[in-house]
Amino acid sequence: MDLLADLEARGLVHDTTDLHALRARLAQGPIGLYIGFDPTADSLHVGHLVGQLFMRRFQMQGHRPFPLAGGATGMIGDPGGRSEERNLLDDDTLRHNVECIKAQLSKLLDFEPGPYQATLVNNADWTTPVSMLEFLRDVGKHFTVNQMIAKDSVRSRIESEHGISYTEFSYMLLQANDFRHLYEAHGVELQAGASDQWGNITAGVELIRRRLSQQAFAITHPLMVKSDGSKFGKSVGGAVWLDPARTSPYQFRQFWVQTADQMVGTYLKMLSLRPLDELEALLTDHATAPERRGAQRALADELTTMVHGPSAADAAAEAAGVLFGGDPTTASADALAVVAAEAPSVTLPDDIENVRVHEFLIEAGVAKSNSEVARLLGQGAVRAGNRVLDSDGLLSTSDLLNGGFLLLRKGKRDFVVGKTLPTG
RNA sequence: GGGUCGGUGCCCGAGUGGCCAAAGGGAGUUGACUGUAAAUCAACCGGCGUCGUCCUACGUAGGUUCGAAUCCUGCCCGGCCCA
Repeated sequence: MDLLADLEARGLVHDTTDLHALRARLAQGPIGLYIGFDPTADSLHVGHLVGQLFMRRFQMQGHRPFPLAGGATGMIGDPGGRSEERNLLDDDTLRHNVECIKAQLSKLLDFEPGPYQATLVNNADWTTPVSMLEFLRDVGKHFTVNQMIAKDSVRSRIESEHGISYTEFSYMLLQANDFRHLYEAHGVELQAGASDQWGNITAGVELIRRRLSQQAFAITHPLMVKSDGSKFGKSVGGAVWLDPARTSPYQFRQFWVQTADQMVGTYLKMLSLRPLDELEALLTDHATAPERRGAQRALADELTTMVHGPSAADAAAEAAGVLFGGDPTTASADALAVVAAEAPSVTLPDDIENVRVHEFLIEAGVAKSNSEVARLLGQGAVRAGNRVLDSDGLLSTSDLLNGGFLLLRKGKRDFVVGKTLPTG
């Protein structure tokens, strides 16, 4: 099975330009490929994993990946997939975001010197020096507004009530120029991306053909979605980030463990680097005994290991084992110490008798306001150990478990461990 | 530039002087049922350690009124039509 066939079997191919020519080109030898990531935040999130791993799959077959941080395009904002203008980020924020994202992009690809070494690039490097007039002459001249407004991403915005600014309208030209630059500077012949990038990517293919009279290729993968078709990667408290300071390895792993049966096969095929036949075997087992969540655990462990490393992944799994493996209130002090290090945790005062839980739940990030805690208490959703707290939310010294730990639980899945200071 | 319609809570969208923290739907949170799943049913769903004749909120700044999301004026933004 060649690379393209493998990608297709995994459901990773949404669209390609000239599939036969691309297959023939890949058979000839290593190719350079790139995917861009715009620095809209100082961390990537789980939705970006497909793209990163897409490049990884090529790299594993000897091809050269060029992850791109959009220091220039991030200043403009991609008009696709949104109904309104983006808020522009200031320079400092953007620079900070680019640096953070670069570090994350460095993790999932192989940057060791060699024939298929990954190369991190930033489109600000070649875009910033170009003058407006040069850009209009060298790039703009090769596009007609007619083709530009025909692209879905632009057309839907033109038809929306908010319209589209000239700035965002120009986005695809910048991206097209990126492709052209990488083609000339590094021999990058293939641009990949999510399906919503199709219009932008093919703009680059056309620019390369018109200006350089060369053939370049485009391939897109489907956007990851949840079972209801909504946007992927949201969890309690927002997006699931790759940055451990934003989403801890434990929470990251839990996100995948809680994947719905209906979707776990799709995610495994799109994200796992394991061979397809292994995945098929895993899914067969899963179909037989879905309650064991074998497929979810495999997915969670593999991704957590990739993103956060094996020791963090093991610790996260161990903590989850304590919390979800049986009655956690009977866990040993050692086990609870492991949990406290992984799951959201808070420091308790010396004496918790008649202290309200509110601030602990908020500090741990499982509730946003006192009002929300009050609501949760009213719904009987908060426990200390196995005791359901009543609406005043007062803790008791008798709620403490082995080793002075307090195990708070919000709903069924969110645990918070309280621990007293070692000196206290 | 002129005319006209519109700007409501996370999103969509009702509301045209008090009964409005504001119908309904979606999203979200929780409970029941389960398998850390889905589906279903139910409750909740601006904020506040004071839970109130409280604070904040119906684009924005003023005004009328005992009382305004609702009426008036200026301004900002958007759609459509005309120039």
